[in-house]
Amino acid sequence: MTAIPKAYEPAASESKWYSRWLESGCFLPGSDSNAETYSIVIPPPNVTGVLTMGHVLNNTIQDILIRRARQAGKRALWIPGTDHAGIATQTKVEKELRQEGLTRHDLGREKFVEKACEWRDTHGGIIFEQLKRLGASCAWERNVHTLDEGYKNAVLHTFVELYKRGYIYRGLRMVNWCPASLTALSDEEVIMKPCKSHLYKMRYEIAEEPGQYIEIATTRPETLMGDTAVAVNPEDERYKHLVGKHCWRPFPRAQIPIIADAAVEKDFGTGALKVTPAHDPADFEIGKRHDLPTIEVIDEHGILNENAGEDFAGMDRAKARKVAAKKLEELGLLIATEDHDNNVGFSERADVLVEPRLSEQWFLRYPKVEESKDAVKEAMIRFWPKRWEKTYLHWLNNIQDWCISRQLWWGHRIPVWYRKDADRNDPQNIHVSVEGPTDPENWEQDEDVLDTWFSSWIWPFATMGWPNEEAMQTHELSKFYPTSDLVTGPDIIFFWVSRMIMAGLEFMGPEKETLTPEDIQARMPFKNVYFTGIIRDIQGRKMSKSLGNSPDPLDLIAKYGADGLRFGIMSIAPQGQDILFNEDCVAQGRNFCNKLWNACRFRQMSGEMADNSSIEAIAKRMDAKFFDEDDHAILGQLTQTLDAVNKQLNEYAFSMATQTLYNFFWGDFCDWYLEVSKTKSPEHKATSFAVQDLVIRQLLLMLHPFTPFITEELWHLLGYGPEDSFIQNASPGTAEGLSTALNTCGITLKPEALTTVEKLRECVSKLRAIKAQYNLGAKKDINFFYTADEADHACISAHTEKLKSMAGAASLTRTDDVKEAPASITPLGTFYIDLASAVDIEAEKTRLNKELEKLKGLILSAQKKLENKSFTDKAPEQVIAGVQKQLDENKAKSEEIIKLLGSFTS
RNA sequence: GGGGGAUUAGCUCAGUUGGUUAGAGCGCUUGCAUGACACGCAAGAGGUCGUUGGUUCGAAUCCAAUAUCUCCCA
Repeated sequence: MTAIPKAYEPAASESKWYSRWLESGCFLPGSDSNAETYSIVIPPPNVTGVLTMGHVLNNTIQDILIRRARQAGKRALWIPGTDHAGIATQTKVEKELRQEGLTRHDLGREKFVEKACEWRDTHGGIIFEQLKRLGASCAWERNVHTLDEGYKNAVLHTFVELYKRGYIYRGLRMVNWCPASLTALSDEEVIMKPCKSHLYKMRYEIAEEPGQYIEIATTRPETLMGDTAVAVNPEDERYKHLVGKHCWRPFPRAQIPIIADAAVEKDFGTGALKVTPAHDPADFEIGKRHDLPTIEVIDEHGILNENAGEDFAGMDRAKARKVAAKKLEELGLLIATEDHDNNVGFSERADVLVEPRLSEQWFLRYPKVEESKDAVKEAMIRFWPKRWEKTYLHWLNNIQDWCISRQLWWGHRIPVWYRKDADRNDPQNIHVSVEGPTDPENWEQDEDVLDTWFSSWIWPFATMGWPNEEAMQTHELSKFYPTSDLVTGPDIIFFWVSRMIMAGLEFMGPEKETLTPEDIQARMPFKNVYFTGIIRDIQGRKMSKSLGNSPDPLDLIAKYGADGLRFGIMSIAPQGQDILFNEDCVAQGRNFCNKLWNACRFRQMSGEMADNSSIEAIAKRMDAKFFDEDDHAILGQLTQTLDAVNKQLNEYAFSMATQTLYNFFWGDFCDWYLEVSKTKSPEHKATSFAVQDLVIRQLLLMLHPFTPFITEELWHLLGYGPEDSFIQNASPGTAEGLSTALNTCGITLKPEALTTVEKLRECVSKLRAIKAQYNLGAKKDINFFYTADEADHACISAHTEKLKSMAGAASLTRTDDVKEAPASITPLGTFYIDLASAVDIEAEKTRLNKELEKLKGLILSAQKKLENKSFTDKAPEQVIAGVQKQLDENKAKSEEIIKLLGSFTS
């Protein structure tokens, strides 16, 4: 046994234990095939990403769950991995190329992908090292990346299967186009932001009635060159006479028809809508219904092209808006420019205005939508907190086909080949397979890659080897799927959670049109989804690089230790509420660890360590006849804590569990039990040490999922486990289990001891308070007198040493009557300080009167309650008894005060 | 426009089916080197639980309005 240093030094301990854990392979699921399994798949971070506070929260929770499962003896598997983050990574690589004056096209596809791989391999994987610093106990040997060979095949297989099953199709559609990344985006990747824009009101001349005009309102005058109609609502009386006629589009000047379409809102603007089928989704639909021509005037970069006329060609869309408005004004066609608030789509990654653009893309009609709803509605998959179910169901109820193709080179290239120089609309000329055609020289592959989310929606089973039979065997998919818990943020409920559910239901069983509840149960990817809050700064802003308001978790670890960071963040993470992060909580976590360290250090310093190898070994060191109320109480509180923490963790109430542990350890164990144990007589010491050892043992076990490093360190320092075994191999167990173990060793806990201890504690607190009031706080030689009934007197006598030591008293003497002395009414009688002559009688009277007033209020409200017949008839007995007890106590106290006041003669 | 969430001490937040005197940490005030811990110990100040109604013997808690903030969807 080594002596414990004065302050806990996390750094050395953390690196030591992490490498020992890795060496031993203890993060891998054991081989006991009878054991229950438990599994989690990590939400794959971006391969080139670095650890954020969000990751800290999310992965600490996963680590708590997996470590707890391991302690419970389950075969626990936490699969780590990363995704390739198509747009983000490609953008970074292209940026690097630009510094060399190159574009990806200069390199060509093959070279570019090579370069991107290189870039990923040098910059990637940092996050794994960071997660290790945090203590994450992932099965690193099982690390998966979405572009790994096996995983890649799984992604392509998914595409091919869904294509065969009729869920995937290619079509010319209006999509969300990102002019910065030059790719289509899914609806989910578009962020709507409120913008201060303008509503331009302009007029087009009626061709058939020169001099007559139709007024049109638009927020986008820069697209008017692509207008191919003006539309009004068929019910709109104002315009009925114009439908079927034409008006003049001012530039390039051309006649366009005035049509009627129900999609036009009568009340918006002027009720007349300019129709630009190439640049607006709603207009596109109108165009299809009325067979309108489609004129593209904005190119893929957001620049106007030659169709817009020579005045506009080559101009950026933002500038074109101003120029178009000016031109309208010059032509006398602009009637008004009004301020207008609207919501405009921005691309999630590049944060630029998304341009609706007509293009050929691949779409997925989602499979198993109804079953996915049922899985959650029927609580086969449970959401924590439950309210996210609404968001999930709402999305599924309004689900739109998913645009899965991206115009990128970094990702999974779509496994579709077209016969060279042949009609692509003829199915004969399309080949879809994972391997590709056998005569590749006659085919050309689709240029696009798949959305990154298309690779991560199969994460729960593709990480376990699917669809390769052999790999599924070695990875034990049949044992670890469905996974147990998923921990993620609600911001990716659509991107990821719902899609994983659909993918699981579609693929984790034979192809089937509709599923039974049993099928759903067997196929669903996880049983519980815990949604974390979003970490914000103290002003409530999201943490972001650009704001610079996000602390680097590694700095925090260096400053406070990984355990401090983990405990701190868990203590402020309320269930499903956003978190305002403040470094103070990490300091508190660090302080907690240091307190734990010192409690153990104190135990080690106060007496020889003995056999701590098991609960029974420790219990055998206890002698029931040396048990006092404090021993009973602390062990009783320990059992309560065991059950409370188990219950809280079963309900994912992490911050509550930290609170429970904190209160028990700091409040009950350190502040009281350890302190009173200092006064124990020599023959009581051995038993008291055993009690301390037992409490510390169970505490370390309960704390281990939260603070793995320090608990492992102390576990070994105090000799709880053999050298070659880890704390993860022991379970904190339950209250019942502990009581039984104690019983068999001849210890039966007395629950009523807790009441006595509460009285003693309150009594001590009162004595300290009255000392402090008279500035005697630091003095230990105060003589107290007290009046008490026989029962209280007996209790005081039994605990005299304890009371004296804790309150800082030289003596406690029972007496009949004391006059003109400061007094305090405690649950064990009225205590007087003997300094009669020095007392400021007036001040003492004021103090007592103040207390009396407060008591009077309490007495009155209790009396009123008890006199109320409805209350006594209807309230539960316990509540009535409680009020009665409170009333009696307060009455006694107030009588005591009145007596004290009477004792002041002046 | 639709939906979710929040509103409790100076700050950040607990408060689990309504029930005994509404709690914690930080901060603040005062005192303290006490058989481990100043990353500590002790004592204390500080709250009309956003507002208004309602249900109830009883409301921070349930219901309805309302205000403010926030998120998501359209």
